[in-house]
Amino acid sequence: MPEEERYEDSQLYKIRHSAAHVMAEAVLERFPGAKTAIGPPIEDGFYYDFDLPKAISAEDIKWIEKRMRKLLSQRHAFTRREVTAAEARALFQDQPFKLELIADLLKDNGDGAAPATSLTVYTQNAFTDLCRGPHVESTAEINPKAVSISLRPPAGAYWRGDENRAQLTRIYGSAWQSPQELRDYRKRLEEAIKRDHRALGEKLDLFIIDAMVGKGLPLWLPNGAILRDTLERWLRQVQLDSGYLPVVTPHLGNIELYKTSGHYPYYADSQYTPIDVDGDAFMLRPMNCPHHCRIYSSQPRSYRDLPLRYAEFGTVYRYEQSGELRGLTRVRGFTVDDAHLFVRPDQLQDEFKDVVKLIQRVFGALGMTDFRARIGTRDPASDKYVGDSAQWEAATAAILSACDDLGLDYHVEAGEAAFYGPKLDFIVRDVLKREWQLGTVQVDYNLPQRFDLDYVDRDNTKKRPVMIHRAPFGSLERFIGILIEHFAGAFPPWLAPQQAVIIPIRESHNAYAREVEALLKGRGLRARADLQDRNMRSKIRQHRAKLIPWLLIVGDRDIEQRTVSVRLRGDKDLGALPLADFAHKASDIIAAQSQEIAL
RNA sequence: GCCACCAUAGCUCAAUGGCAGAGCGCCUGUUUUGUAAACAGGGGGUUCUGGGUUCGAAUCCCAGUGGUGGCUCCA
Repeated sequence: MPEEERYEDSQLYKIRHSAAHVMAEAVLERFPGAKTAIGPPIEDGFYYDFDLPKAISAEDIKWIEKRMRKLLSQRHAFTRREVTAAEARALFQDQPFKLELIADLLKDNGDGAAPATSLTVYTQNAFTDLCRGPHVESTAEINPKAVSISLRPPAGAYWRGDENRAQLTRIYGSAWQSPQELRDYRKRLEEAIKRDHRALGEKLDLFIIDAMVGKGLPLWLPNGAILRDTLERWLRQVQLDSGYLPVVTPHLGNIELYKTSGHYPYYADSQYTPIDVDGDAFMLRPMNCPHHCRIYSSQPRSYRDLPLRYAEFGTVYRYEQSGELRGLTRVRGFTVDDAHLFVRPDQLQDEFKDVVKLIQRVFGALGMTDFRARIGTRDPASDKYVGDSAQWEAATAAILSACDDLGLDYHVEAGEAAFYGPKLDFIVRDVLKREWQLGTVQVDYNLPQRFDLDYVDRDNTKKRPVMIHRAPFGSLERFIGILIEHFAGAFPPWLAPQQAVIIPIRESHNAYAREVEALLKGRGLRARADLQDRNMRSKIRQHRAKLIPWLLIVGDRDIEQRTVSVRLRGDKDLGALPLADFAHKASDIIAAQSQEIAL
């Protein structure tokens, strides 16, 4: 089997990269004196960052897009040229960002790659850009009708991603090989927007975010609370069965707790101002681990007591920049399905593996197979970490070997560790392809030391336990946000806030509808008879829109034969089913947490 | 936090300096329906908030608040 072509080598990549240059040419025509930064291809398209002399308007975008199409249709050749450093500096003397890039390319930046000895520039028509390439031979290879620059509004972006540096205007574009592909992409975007958990949250009455309560502080409506509560109860039971012990701790803590833990300095940017309580400073907790450490140290521990696994759905509060808040996926108060495992060093490997298996089980049960596993290790060049190197190495080795043993498909990223230890994260993408970290497992030698945790070992000496921090969902808020999009709001029955709605055909069928409701409720189903005074067809329409898995229509025939006429979410009409059969089969589907709704 | 854009009825939206509207939802009445919207009537507005320009502002300007897209940081 031939190896899959890398995106960087593909024709599409060249098209997008070249389209970015053509867009830059059009932008410079519209905004003479604009400074160009960088313009790479990205997934589905490209962008280019500019420092513009004035704000860009919708009219400007239209003009640029039109001009760009024109330029593309003029079959301009892309010509590559090697230049010396001096030539490059002369060529881009009015372009400060390019000059900075040139300077960087010429110096040894310590990444092992040799500094460049010569630079390449590409020219098409009247535009020349410092660029490694590759590009198309000519704009004739780009179909002007397969290019669009108005799919995303222009955005602010910092030069080199540094908020202390120049704020640039980023213009996004999308480019494909054929107009049909562009149409398909537009279609996919539209579909994705419909699945957005914020839109579905409103449509299905799951949650609201209320300005008076505060940004980033979601309020769970009954439907959302049922969903959340169902997930919590399930995971709580799984954890009890796996040897976890429940604990409950308060949302506030004396600041000494966080000074001891080390969170106070390291989390300064994301903590709220301390609250004065009788002269002592208290903090809304950004983390649950310090509280759990104090539970551990509340009594002497023997090596026989370990591992101790303290679990709590612990709500934490973190200050997030207002521009970063987003629906349920980025909030200021959230509940972590947290647990802290206090283990002996000889237990670390097995405990870590069990945690990973638990997370795999959680994701698997929900059909969430599309995630990437990332092992975040320390960036040796950074000083943002605590603990000594030997501990970091031990922890990293433990994670790597556990993941290897499990055959987990992971990749390692330096610099992605927590400040106290390396970690394994499960990362998924939302409908708009943004990545979010969900489940996480972290190995920590540091907190046990800071809280002076110990146990008496077999040889009657005091030893230091190792901690594992872990959260399969990560946070209930974010996880459910992603889950809503994963199912597009069509939850499997065990999670559906409302599982069955009984719709009487005429008012004279209300009594039977109530009877069916009572019977199903007795079986533990979330069922409701809709006795409103309106016609059956409009009720079907309404409940269909709410994505109820089972609609049960009842009329004379059903009363006579003690059946319900089942209509599945989607469009399938199963016809009449004996009531007892329905109750039995539906209960089975719910108990099995099946994602099928067909009976 | 920063840059850009946006904010009209519960929801989706219309009204381009001159009487603030429609559809759906809601309420009332009529209708009693076998699988995606019965009919009629009614209620519903500080056009996000505050200031300014103007004879006159939903509309133009300024500030604030909230939202959207993006940047940096993170579950």
